[in-house]
Amino acid sequence: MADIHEVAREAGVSVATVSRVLNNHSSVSAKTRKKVEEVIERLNYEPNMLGKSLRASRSHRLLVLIPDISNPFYAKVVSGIESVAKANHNNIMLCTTDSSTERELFYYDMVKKKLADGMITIDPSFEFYELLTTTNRYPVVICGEHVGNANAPCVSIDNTKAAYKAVKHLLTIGHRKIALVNSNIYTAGLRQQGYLRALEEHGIEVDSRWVVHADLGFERAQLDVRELLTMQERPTAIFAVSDTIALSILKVAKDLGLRVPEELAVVGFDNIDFAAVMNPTLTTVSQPMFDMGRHSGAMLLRRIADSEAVVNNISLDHDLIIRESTMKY
Amino acid sequence: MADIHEVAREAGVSVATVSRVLNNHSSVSAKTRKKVEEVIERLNYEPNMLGKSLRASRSHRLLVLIPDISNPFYAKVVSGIESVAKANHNNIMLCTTDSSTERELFYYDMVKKKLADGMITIDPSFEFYELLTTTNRYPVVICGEHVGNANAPCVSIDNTKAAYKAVKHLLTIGHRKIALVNSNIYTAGLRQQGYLRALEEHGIEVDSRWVVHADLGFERAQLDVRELLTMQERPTAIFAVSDTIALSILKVAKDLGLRVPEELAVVGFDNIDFAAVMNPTLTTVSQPMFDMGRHSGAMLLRRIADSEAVVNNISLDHDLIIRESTMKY
DNA sequence: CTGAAAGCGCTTACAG
DNA sequence: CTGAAAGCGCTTACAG
Repeated sequence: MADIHEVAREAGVSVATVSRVLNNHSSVSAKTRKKVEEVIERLNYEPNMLGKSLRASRSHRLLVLIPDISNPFYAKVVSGIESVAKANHNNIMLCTTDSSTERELFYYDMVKKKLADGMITIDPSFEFYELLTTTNRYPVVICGEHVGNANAPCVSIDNTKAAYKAVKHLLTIGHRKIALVNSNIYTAGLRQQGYLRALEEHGIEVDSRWVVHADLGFERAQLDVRELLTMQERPTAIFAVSDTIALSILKVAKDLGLRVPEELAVVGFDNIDFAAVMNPTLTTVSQPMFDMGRHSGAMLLRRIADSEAVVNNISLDHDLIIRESTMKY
Repeated sequence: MADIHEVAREAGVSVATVSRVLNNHSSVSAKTRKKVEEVIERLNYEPNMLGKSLRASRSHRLLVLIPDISNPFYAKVVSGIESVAKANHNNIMLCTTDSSTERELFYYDMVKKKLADGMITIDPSFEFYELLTTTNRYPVVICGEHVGNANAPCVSIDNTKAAYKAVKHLLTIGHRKIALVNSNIYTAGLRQQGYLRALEEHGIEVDSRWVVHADLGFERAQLDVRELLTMQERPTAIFAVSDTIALSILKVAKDLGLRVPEELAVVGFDNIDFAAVMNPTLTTVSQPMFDMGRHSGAMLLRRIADSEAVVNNISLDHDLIIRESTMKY
């Protein structure tokens, strides 16, 4: 393939001029620019990013790690990151991890080796989270989670409190048999604490059969929750730690002929767009997904620009959005 | 972060020696090696891949594009690629595209810009496939698909013939009402041709209600095929272009109380491991997944090593594996 | 408006 | 066994 020298020779200019054309410097005369552009076109020249990045000590590439591409929650957060990345002329490389620590470490290595300037990891696996909070020395932001002593800044809401409010709401409208459908993300533990605290306050003992786990994928989750709803003594309300799970519950309830909210109340988490258009509409904890993304992106860029920058954890507000799936009956 | 010069200074050697230690050259004395390794450790030095790759004009990084991380078919193919990549000291970067052409182009750009040496795209989207077969000039191998005039070498089986044999088998054991559950991959068209040819040979008209599409994901596919099995005049046999779909059909049939193969015969495609352990076991077209991966990897490496290398398309053998899901009754 | 030259972080042929 | 130096493909301060 042609390199910048070949383009320069072919166009009868210096490589400096070719570089200026490539980077849209205004100083280049229209005539020279045209000539160079023609040669670039003719030779199918593509700038070598290795050279460019090495020279600049910046790749302007940010890694964004998500467990699963199809979850609307992640999509929203990513679009928030994208907005600030674009505004600052950075590219995002979306990396799906399937929550595999091995894959997370592979991408982390890309940052260490300067193939990317930094990374934002959304809902990292437990092991990766631990690693980041202890030994990290690279530009990394953790999004969705937040525990003290982190060695990487975190962007999140107060998950325990949010879960507490959700369950408290169910208790307030009269439920006693409240199940928790949890998932395998790091926040799960915090949300479970909120659930337990609310029940405890009301002197309710936890029925361990009603604390179950489900996949975050909409379809797989349906299989996971079916069992809970076909138990002989089933709960009258469910708090699910993700809207994808909550929507799956609504679907299964419909399949089983269970009326929501009359026979089963459901609260989700995230407030993805679907939550408002379902029938019934879904009560849920609203996470500021786009803003979580925006803050994560901004914090990461600040860290990249200045490795000494003090970047504090950010805790964003959340809301409990009450909709039809928990209307009093 | 420390660079190679800092390590050299700190260890009292030249950068050449540090480089030799990093690359395990045998010429370095044990004493020097030890001293350098200690400094590397102490400074947390990580070699900058941009410098290394630029110098070598090789990143030893291969992109592998797959639509969906969770399909066992792709996993098997990838492990085949991995085996040859590892043997040749190359790294694989797995890129999930969700069949989005935009994402495919993003990764293709990484190859153009030398951030990776080449790529293997498994089941590319229609648009990306077209682009590769016409204007491609980079090291790319297309895996799973194969059409004449490609500008990138292809590794595949004879999809039309395989589909023909699968449907022929259903006809032979007496079926007339045979549905096709297709998918949105590029091969789908070829497999449909095989289906149509077999029916035509037997003078059977195609019932368009019985030619449907389904997602390749196991759970989503269940939703897609349910309709087909609850029609008032339903088919007695189904040919599915992927095992994930076929397994979904078995699952839905079970839910609906349909006996397989007595009331419904099912043929899949791929021969993923699950196919042999289902109950009933699944009749399917066996694709040599691991070998497809191996060949793809080897072809790509050959192309990378020598851009002029003549790399021919490879058509691998397939087999129709007859199991319980189509046993004569 | 344009060019010559230094330098980003590496590796390797050459010399000793 | 080790070092000085050239060069991978870029960009940019400096000079004109």
